[in-house]
Amino acid sequence: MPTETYHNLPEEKRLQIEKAAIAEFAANPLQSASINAIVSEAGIAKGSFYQYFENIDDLHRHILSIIYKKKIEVINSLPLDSASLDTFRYLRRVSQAAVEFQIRFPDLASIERFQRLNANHLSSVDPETGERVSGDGRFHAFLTQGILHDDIATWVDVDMAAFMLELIEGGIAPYLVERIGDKAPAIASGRLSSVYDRTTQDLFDNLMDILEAGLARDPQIRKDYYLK
Amino acid sequence: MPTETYHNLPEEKRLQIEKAAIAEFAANPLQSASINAIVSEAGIAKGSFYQYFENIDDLHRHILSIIYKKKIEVINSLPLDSASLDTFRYLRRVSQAAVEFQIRFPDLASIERFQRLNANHLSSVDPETGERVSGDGRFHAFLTQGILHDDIATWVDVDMAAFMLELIEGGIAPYLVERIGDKAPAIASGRLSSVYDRTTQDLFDNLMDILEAGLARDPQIRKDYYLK
DNA sequence: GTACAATATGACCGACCGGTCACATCGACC
DNA sequence: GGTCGATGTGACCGGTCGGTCATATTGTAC
Repeated sequence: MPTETYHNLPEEKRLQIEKAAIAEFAANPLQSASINAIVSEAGIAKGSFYQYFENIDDLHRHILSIIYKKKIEVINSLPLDSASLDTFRYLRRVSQAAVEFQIRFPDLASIERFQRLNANHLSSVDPETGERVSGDGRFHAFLTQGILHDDIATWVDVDMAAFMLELIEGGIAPYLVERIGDKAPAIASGRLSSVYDRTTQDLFDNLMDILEAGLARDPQIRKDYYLK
Repeated sequence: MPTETYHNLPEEKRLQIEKAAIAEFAANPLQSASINAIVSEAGIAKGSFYQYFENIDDLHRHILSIIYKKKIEVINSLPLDSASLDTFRYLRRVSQAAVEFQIRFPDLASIERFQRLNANHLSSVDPETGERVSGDGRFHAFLTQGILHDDIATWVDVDMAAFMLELIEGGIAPYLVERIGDKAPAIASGRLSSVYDRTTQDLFDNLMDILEAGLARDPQIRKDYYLK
């Protein structure tokens, strides 16, 4: 973790360093990111770098923690349509956050993607229950709840479905941004939230309908019942 | 592309070089892969490398083409259950191939994953029809066919669904391998095909049921119709 | 054998890498 | 002013990098 010295730095200088680091990590995977490039871009001496961070991994972890906080911010900035979200509302919310995040902070999203590739632990096994839990366990927990609440079909393999949803959450954002096209700048500038863009919501509806129809216990939710 | 000199090389030496390159590219993203490491591992002089390849990108492209061929081989090695595959049989087949590929050639699969990260063209627009086509267009074409054949619900956004399926196809294999656990070695050694492993097929069934229920036009395919 | 082209080699080049450290500068207190 | 710890600095180190090239070796045709 960053040294005390780093935390004492004037905010402006800290932001300068973080900005340079983010640019470097977004353009290069960690293994080929360059300290020299970062210090040069940030306008600090290399010796200073080593007064702030142990090495480049230290800085990288610091940036990841910033990304994590920013993402929480974005999630919380989305309007909350109900106090307790049902399974699919939750999925829509996190996917929506991923899109908003991708548009507002494309560099951070890029770093996240690099990181996801390096994460070698796809799932872990709960030492108490012996149950396999994919990723960070959010989707796993929500699907389990969904089954208890009769939202999700009982035959669904919860952990595999959780892994699938994480795949979708992690990968769909760049695609949707491409589909949104020229509306992205308005969202990036903060003048528009993706929540209020029609095209985005239509695509979300479509995606959620597919997933909901696939996972839901009650197939009544389908749009068309084989009507010709 | 590799030089004439390279193609004239005795097969044994070519395989040695390709083996070394595959190991390097599987362990490092292209940007941080090392020519020195490859020539050292392959047991050839660096000067020789430059008689065979223009640079490391040239070699990387060559390896990618090998991966592509190997993958086709694996796909064709799977038993063909019907002459013309319906949409979901096709999806199962390519996903199954991805798992078989992951187990038999984990290094090649790793290189593919690195490559997917670098591919910046998520979708292209067909210059004739103006239609957006995701990835290599296989899923897009199959879903389009699926709608024509009444397999797929008409309201499905074909291209987004195609992108989603590609996400799943590209990401599910490592997860399933982890789930299969100690059966992987038997498959890797060629003594068993994932096609004939019960656990694998159960997971595939589950995944296909989810996707089929999500995309299919006829919800009759569902396992349980809200029966308690 | 000779001749000649194709191929193989590794020392060498300049550039960049992560990391160090002696020294310069700053800022707070007396 | 002087003192002293905290902070800033960039030349320098040993290594590795991609890439070159003069030279050595091999294969082939005569």
